[in-house]
Amino acid sequence: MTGTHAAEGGARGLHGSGAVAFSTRGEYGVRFMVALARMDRGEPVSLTDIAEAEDLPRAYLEQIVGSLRDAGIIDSQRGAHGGYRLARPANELHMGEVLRALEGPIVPMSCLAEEGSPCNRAGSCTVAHLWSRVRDAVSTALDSFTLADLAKPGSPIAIKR
Amino acid sequence: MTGTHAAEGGARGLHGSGAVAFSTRGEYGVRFMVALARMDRGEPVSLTDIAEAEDLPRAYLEQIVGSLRDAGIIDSQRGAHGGYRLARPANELHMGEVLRALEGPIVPMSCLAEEGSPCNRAGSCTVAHLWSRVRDAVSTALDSFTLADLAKPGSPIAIKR
DNA sequence: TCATATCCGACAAATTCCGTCGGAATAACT
DNA sequence: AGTTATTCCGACGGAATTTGTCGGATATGA
Repeated sequence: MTGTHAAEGGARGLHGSGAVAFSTRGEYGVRFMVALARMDRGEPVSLTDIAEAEDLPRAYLEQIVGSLRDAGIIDSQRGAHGGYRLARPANELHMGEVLRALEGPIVPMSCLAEEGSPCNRAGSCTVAHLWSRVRDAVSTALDSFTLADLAKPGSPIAIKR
Repeated sequence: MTGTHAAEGGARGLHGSGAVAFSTRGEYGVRFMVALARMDRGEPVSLTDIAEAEDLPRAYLEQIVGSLRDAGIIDSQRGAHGGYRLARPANELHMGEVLRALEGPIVPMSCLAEEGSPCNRAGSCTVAHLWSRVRDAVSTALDSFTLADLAKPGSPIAIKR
């Protein structure tokens, strides 16, 4: 029996810093969207304005925002007085769509990806049920928020369930 | 390796390969646990046996299994005829506990971590609701499975809800 | 034409992931 | 005691991913 086992209650020895983590792409991208939803007055909002307001690295954000544009979530206008606008009203945009645009598909384990070899151990894989349940739970949780829910500051949360 | 996937249909330009992903630690660790639950006959099962059965890199698995031991999920016995045993019956072990031992805490965004600076933008952060909802959803999904659910091959799934 | 923006590809530093390696400690069996 | 089987532990290294930066090309309005 081990022995060591210093304090109970908490696991020691971290590897990374946490599981099921979104990267800064997801964080910055969502913050961008919330800021855009708040600042949008009909005129396009420039990246520089949002980057400053949210204190995010401008050039990096630019890259991230490209994914949102490609996904059709925001519209862009180039040139002077250009910038970004929501492609749809904030209350029609579910956060699952945003997050899938920013990070890839929600795939807790590689064997759920649609590409290549679908886990040669096909038959006996009861474990796949676990991962797919997790995936569905995350999708549902993300889609239970619209951008409008996050853009309204005071509201406690709109729980739709 | 991606394989690029010429066809249309979805978002282009992948960054990583997917979000909300568990690492191989989670995958290998869970496979280890399932294998152990199936092979356990009272005698301890050696790491080599399981690594071969599941075709996993032995030395790496050893490292991973250490986390499970530290968390009190499995017991180990050293020396000849040593090996690992479940510390508790499989139906009393929820997968959330296993995954938290393998990967760190379930933290979709760093501002939810208990350590250090809790996101200086404290006040206006409606976004935190989103992340905490995701975290809870993942925890619930994981804990809806016990190891016994995964170790039984035939069973469709025990949906408790 | 000039100022302001988005757009785009290449590059680089830092970090994390995925293992390997070489032993040291422990226990059973002869 | 010696041998063998096994966990335990720390260090190391390569590969991949993340997190940006930079320089310019392109578009648009004044």
